[in-house]
Amino acid sequence: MKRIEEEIQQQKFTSIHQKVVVNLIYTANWLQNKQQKFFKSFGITGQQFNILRILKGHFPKSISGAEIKNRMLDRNSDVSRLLDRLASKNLITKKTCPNDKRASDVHITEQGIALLKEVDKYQKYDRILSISSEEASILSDLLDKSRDINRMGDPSFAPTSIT
Amino acid sequence: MKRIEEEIQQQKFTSIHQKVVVNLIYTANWLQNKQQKFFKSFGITGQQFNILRILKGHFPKSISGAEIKNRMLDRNSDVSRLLDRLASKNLITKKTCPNDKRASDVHITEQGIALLKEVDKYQKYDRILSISSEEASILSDLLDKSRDINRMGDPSFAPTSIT
DNA sequence: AATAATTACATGTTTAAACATATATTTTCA
DNA sequence: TGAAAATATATGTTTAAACATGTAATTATT
Repeated sequence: MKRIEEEIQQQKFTSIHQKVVVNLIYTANWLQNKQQKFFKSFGITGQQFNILRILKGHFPKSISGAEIKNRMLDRNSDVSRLLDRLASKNLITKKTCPNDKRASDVHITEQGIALLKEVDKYQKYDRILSISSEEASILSDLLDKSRDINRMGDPSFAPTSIT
Repeated sequence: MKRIEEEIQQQKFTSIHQKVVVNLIYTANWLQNKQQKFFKSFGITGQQFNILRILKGHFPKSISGAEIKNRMLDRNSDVSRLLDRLASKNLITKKTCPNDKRASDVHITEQGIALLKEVDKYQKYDRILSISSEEASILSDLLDKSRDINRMGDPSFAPTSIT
């Protein structure tokens, strides 16, 4: 097994906390680079897949761009233009919401559904990470805990002013 | 505590493995967005900080661009132009390696060292994630295991052809 | 030694991320 | 009600990521 020390050729860290931050970012990049290559063979990006999966979860209902943004893995996403790209590939449709003319009703197309089915056929999500179900469960819990800003006392990395 | 289900407003996953992949990417994005805001106040990006830290680890020796790339958290980085940007900020110097004229000797400047010191002053790396040392250690080990392609039998998400 | 293969890096180009700002609509509430 | 605040999305612009290709130097091969 290639531990993080070996992967980035750095033997010492100033603390285990620093090490796990490095490991988390490294591992996520590793994973996303793999996903990216995989999704590319279907003509989409990871972000686009993320949106399609969200839309499929609501199918046959449509949801707004803002709702999509709230469910995305990267909250900084430029949803507006991501939707444009998906629409130009005919994977989604977008029309103004009649009840709220600011918003748009976004809907996955048959073609979009078909693409997701195709992706699922080749991708066994269950096998991406080499860990058991028990380990996956512990890992997921630890990630949840890691983000819990109220769990430990006053993390100084938090936004400068907490009101 | 806001679990991943709550963060992305998705209550069910097809498997714990899918859930942990989502959680890993979400958490890494969350972390990187925080770091990005922090580093921005010093006029650098996370990638640029990563390079500076690598160079500091070798100070006062210089290392090549290829060696930097091997140590970066994102292996897809465009090291060549990242170094250009750092050089134009006078945080590093770059000159052709006399022993191997293809390569370059990259060196952190006093200004670069000073910037890292300044960053360290404000950033308590130990406090970014809200977990104890014991939890951090378990988390890091699980991340290492997750990447270990040889650990579990034949992950179908591996590169299409394994030779 | 001559040729082929590899390595280190640079660069051109397309696409997307990052950030700020604009616009239209809806909500709030004085 | 009517002005101010908030919301949903679009868009302009700058910067960086992604990908392919190019070039010079080095190493390997026969």
